[in-house]
Amino acid sequence: MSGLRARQKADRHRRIIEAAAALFREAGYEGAKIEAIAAQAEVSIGTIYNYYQNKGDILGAIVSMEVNEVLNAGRGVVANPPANVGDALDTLLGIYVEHSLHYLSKEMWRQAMAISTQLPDSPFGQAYTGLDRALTEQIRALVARLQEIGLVRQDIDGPALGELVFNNMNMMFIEFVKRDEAKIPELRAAIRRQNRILVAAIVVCEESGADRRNP
Amino acid sequence: MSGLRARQKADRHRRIIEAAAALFREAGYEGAKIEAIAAQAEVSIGTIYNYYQNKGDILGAIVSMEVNEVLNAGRGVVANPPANVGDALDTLLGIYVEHSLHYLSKEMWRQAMAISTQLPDSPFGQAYTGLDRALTEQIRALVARLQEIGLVRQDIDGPALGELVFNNMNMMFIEFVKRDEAKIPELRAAIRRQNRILVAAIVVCEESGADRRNP
DNA sequence: CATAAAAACAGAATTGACTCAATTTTAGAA
DNA sequence: TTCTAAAATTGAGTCAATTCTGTTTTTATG
Repeated sequence: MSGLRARQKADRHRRIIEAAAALFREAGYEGAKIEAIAAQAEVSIGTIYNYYQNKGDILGAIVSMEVNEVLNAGRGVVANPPANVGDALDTLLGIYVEHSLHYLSKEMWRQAMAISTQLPDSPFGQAYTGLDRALTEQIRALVARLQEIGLVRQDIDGPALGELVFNNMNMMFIEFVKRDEAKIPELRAAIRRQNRILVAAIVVCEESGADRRNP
Repeated sequence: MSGLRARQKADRHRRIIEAAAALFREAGYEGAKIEAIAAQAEVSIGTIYNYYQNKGDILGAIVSMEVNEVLNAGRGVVANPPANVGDALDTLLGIYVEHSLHYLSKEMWRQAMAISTQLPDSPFGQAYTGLDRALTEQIRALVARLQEIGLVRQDIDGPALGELVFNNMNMMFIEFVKRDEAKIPELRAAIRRQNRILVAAIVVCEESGADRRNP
């Protein structure tokens, strides 16, 4: 039966995450001292380290929630993509980008990304890599879907294309969170500009206005 | 005249970098304590912080040397590219990738990348962003060169293409340094696979073996 | 309802990056 | 040479993440 211990545990987890999320937002990642998180969550420092291996893992738990929501939202687009390759990509990547600052500030993203490269084998590092892979797979799924529908040429290497699209978006996103003054619409426009090259290459000929056989 | 003070300064810089490089390699970035670096360089802790704002900046100085060498090696390829789009890209990116572990271990790269996203406004963060931009520009220069020669279609958005190629390579490189068991040849092959999609899209029709009109 | 084992907790102690006030060294004027 | 201001060096001290060790709470069992 769900004993007292399990309930207390879940409750403490929640309190720690909530306290951390609030403090990260208020004071930034570095500014949020473990001592303060412990105090706000009404647990001791030792208890926090019993639940999470290090400060980064706490942030990791928050990032996970955010990315999982995004993945969920993306499923709809993959199941029912716009009838145009450029728009399909733009819609999916748009969802990723627009959701990205819901729970996480740019500063939190920077920290999360930093930790995931710094400690790729920590629980968070592995989780983050898993999330990246899941996003890549979702883009690949979209590409496969577009090939099925007949909007993307069959002879294109779908998985490679999906990874290329993800890598490019991700790198642009990294640069985006590194510059505090960068705005989401600019980011989307830049990604679209680059994807246009790909779209022209992979689209079945009749579709794209830019590439008709008889101009 | 080059006074005593200037000479001593240069000498101390050199000693600090050499000590740090040795210790980073031996003990890893975290494992190399500032105290140990100071001892090995025969300066005090305070002096190190007089020369570099923080531990990351010391690593930054080493990364800079590495990337500048790579940029230098790349200039030759841009000036005189192989007469085939796929090979031209592969040669340039190959130089980047093959040089990458000369002075820096994967662990050092991980730390460097992490710091550059964590503190994008620190001296190192800005320098790192500058290096990335320089690499992007070099790829763009190659693309422009290939357009001049007539190997790449004129109507392609060269700068966007260059950035796309760089972003993809860089992201693959990040994943590469995150997995200790990943090997350079695999990395190159994966990058080639993705670039193949692009090459097919941008090449002037007569060139590519994969795309002849009469098979 | 006692009780021993297991799990979780608390917070003092440790560790290591970084700061800062005091001291030493250098450059150059008198 | 001697003196002074500027520049550089030093290392003990500070601060915050993480570890460690005893204590407390929960669970399962007789």
